[in-house]
Amino acid sequence: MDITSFMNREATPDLEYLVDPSPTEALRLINLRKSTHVILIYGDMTAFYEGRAKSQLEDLMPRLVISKPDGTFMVHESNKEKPRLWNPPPSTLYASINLGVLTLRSVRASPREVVMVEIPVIRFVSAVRLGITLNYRVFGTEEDLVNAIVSNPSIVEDGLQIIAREYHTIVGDIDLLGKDSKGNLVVIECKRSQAGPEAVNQLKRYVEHLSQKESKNVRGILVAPSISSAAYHYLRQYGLEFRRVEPKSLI
Amino acid sequence: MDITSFMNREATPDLEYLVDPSPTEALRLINLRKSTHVILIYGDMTAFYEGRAKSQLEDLMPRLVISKPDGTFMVHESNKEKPRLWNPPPSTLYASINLGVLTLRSVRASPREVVMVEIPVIRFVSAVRLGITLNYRVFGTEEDLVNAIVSNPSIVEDGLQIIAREYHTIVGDIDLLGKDSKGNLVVIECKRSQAGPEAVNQLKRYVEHLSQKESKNVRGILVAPSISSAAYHYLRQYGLEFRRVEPKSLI
DNA sequence: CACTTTATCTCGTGA
DNA sequence: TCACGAGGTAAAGTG
Repeated sequence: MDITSFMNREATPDLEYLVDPSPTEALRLINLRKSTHVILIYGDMTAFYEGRAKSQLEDLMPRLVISKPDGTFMVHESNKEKPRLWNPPPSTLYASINLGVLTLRSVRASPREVVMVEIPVIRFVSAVRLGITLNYRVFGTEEDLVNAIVSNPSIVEDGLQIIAREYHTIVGDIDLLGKDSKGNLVVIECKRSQAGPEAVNQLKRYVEHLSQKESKNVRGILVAPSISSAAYHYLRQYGLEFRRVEPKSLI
Repeated sequence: MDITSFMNREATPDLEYLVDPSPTEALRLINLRKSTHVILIYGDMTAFYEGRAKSQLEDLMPRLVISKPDGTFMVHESNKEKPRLWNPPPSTLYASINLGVLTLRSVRASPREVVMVEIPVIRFVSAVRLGITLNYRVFGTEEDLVNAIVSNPSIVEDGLQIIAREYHTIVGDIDLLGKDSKGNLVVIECKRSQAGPEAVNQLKRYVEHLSQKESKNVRGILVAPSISSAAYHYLRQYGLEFRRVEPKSLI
């Protein structure tokens, strides 16, 4: 086996790796770098999870472990975007050697959850330093849609005036509250992608609450790029309205 | 740079890697193995996504690319469980060299989405063969809870009879439909973790729909390990009921 | 395909 | 900390 790193005395290296290391060598690199680097481990392993639910990967099989300095811990297999087992951040990684086998224990405090991995065959271990993008931004979110309507309410309807945004009620927060040209209160619920029954239900809940509280008629408008046909029936049954808006057209 | 693999003529190797490769060398390994192996790429890169939404990682920074044979494509940073950018399977990976820079393009067909990554500094590339667990099972899911109630309805209430499971309605699918000892229809909605207002709303929707359709009184019971106080108020306000059940106690 | 719901959802935000 | 809702949700199941 061959240890390779690009060390100078000044700085910790960005990249270190071990090929077919002994458990001891692997353990040393993991413990040395787990709090600053992303650790990658490739080998034959079994794994086990217990916490909010419970699951077991008892077949010894080549898998990939990824540990991040924030406590993210993942066991990936050959398919799927999601790891097969994981602990979300913040969790704590404990590495040890049990009966000669490299053993990883990721512990999440609350809720208490544990992922345990045993790696009898270690093919590869690496520690790499990764960056974090600041001011990360996604365009075309629901918030962008709400903003666009605030700055131009006629997207929804001519004569509409926006009264409030994120209007808090006992039954939830209303995306936008407005008044139409005839003076009716209008509840607006926005969705960035196709609306389903839950979205209609949400709108209905707000409208019912407000019309009861204000004891007058309240309109409800669902704003989304599309709506499922069942949801549309449901919406019309309760006298609610749908307004088609593409969030991407507003970017 | 140093190419290392454990090749014999018989079989493709489970592990290959390149340290500080040229773009050409990296490209070769990627194209050779992308359909069978998980590809790991560590280097300084920028990335870009456009599809359902849009986002850009324009700062050149060390990141980790993971590509799986099923088309999963992820760009990971130093924190978070979720990749910063990704394409879910099935997507297609195209690798090329543009103006001397290794460029990856992951394309998802429907909805049309593209992730593009440019890697001017390639520190490390690896291809590893991973397994897939068959008969994978999680214990303590909502389905387990529903099953437990089907085989022993008294968990919810003495004298309860289960009539149907996954009962389809226009407003959605009802987890369990039952009849109580007095002959009333009972809608049961199960949650494996704490119930919030949305769960109550869901139950209310089913109960309203059924009581309208059957034109008689219908009870609604929310079964969950706990319920938020706001949700409980809301539940009681509509005459619905809550039954505390720990899904883990049923494993 | 489209539709619906679950999830060890994760993640951000605001009380 | 907890509660709540969005998410490029992903993944699974059904018609």
